[in-house]
This record gives sequence, structure tokens and C-alpha cells, in this order.
Amino acid sequence: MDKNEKAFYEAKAAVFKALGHPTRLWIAEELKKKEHCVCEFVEKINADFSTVSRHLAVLKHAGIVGDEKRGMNVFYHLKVPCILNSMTCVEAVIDAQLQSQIDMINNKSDTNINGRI
Amino acid sequence: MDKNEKAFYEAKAAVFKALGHPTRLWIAEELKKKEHCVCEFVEKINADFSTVSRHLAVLKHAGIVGDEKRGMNVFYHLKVPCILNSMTCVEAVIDAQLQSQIDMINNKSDTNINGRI
DNA sequence: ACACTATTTGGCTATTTTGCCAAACAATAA
DNA sequence: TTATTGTTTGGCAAAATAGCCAAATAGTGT
Repeated sequence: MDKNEKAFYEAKAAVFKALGHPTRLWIAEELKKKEHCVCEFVEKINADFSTVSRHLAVLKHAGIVGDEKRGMNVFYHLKVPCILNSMTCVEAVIDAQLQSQIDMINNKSDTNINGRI
Repeated sequence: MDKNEKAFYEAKAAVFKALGHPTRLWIAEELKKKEHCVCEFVEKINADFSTVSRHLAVLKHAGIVGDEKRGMNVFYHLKVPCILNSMTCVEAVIDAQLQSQIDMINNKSDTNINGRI
């Protein structure tokens, strides 16, 4: 893997990483519906103003959201909405994972039953 | 946001987080082509056996890959290939980001030029 | 039984991330 | 001008992550 390719993987991973936090993922989904100022998020999330601002900065730095100052507020919008198209697949991952956990529990109790007989 | 919804966002974010590391993202893309044992990755990545094993464990824990022991080797495979479908969009994010950086540089030098006149 | 190979795990340190508080900044209102 | 509101930034401490080494584990072959 040469230097360019490595840099490319780092850039791509950074995008995933930015979405890899529940609050930021939630913010991104909210921004898919419509733009929001920071204060609107602070109301809905139980977190400090500075915390929300930092999360938004992470998303902005990753290139996922953009911001625009209007009056006293800074409005954030989703720059690349397609980034959330994978959500159905992500949900499929979670479902599959949940299912395999259920299977594991079932197999374990089967073993126990067999062990008892 | 109630407890269930919060847990749902945490689970979804965990999937993104798992892909949010260049090595793990590279591994996932390799696994899209075909299954691999750990040793094959160790050869290609310049990292310790234990490091690679841990990265694979993270992907497995997130539900993205599965593993199967055959003989002396453990083979990993991509459980949910659709997770990489978003890659073209991720690349679009990077392109857009790169472009906005170029624009910023251009605007800055325009300002300088105007300032000089 | 022994040695050998592939993999995981425990333990450690260095680095990064998170989230809060307080302070700084910016735009508006009085 | 001062006060006020919305936002960002500096600084800090707690927690999580990454990556290495060494030890443990599991399966194979002798």
C-alpha cells in the first residue's frame, strides 16, 4: 500500500469515524430533514452548548455538514445527504447481530438441556 | 429521546465507528473480495499479529464480519457487504471537502490581490 | 508426550476522544 | 456604550482506543 492509497483510506475512515458517535449520527439524521442552528440541538440533546458545538465541528471537519452564519445563529446543513443512504444496511447489520446473539443463547440452552439429560 | 431510541443510535454509531479506522476499513474492503485468514492480513499490513486480531475483533463485535475456524486458521468474511455500498458517497464527501479547500485557497489569494491593488 | 503454528488475550503505555466549565468572541438590542 | 444572546475555544480530567510485547490457548503434526 503506497502513501497515496494510505491517505485515501485515512480520509475515508475519517468520514465513518465522524458518524461513529450516537450524538453526531443523530444530528446528521436531524439535518437530513432540515437545517438547524446549534441552539436547537442543545435543547433536544441533554448536553452542554460547547459539547454540541464540538460535535458539529467534527462533522464539519469531516466534510459532512456545512455551516452558515445568519444573524446571531449559526445554521448547519447536511452537505452530502447520500451519506445516510447506508442506514438501512447498518440496520441490517444490527438485526443480523441481534439474531446471531439470540441463536447463541438458544444453542447454549440446548447444550444445557442435552447436558442435563 | 427515550432509552430504546438512544440504544438504537448507539448501535448504529458503533457500526460506523468500527469502520472509522483506516486499517479496519481496508480489511473490510479486502473481505468484500474474498474471505481471508488473519495471517494473510498480517503479511499485508505492517502490524503485529495481535493488532490485526484486535481490529478483526472490533469488526466482528460490530457485526460487520464473521469468523470461522478451519484447521489452524481463522477465516474472516464480510457478513453484510452492503455496508460498503456507501463508499462512492464517502468519496464524494472527500472530493467536496477537497474542492472547498481549494476554493478557500483561491478566495484567500483573490482577497490578497484585491488588498494589494 | 512434544514441538510447532495460528490466533487470542492480558498488561502496559502513549495518544485520542469526550464532556464539562469558564472565558473569549460576535452580532444584536437597549 | 453596556448588556444580552448564541457560538466557539482553551483547559482540564475521565474514559476509550491503538499498538506493542509476552503469555495463554487451540489445533496439527511427530
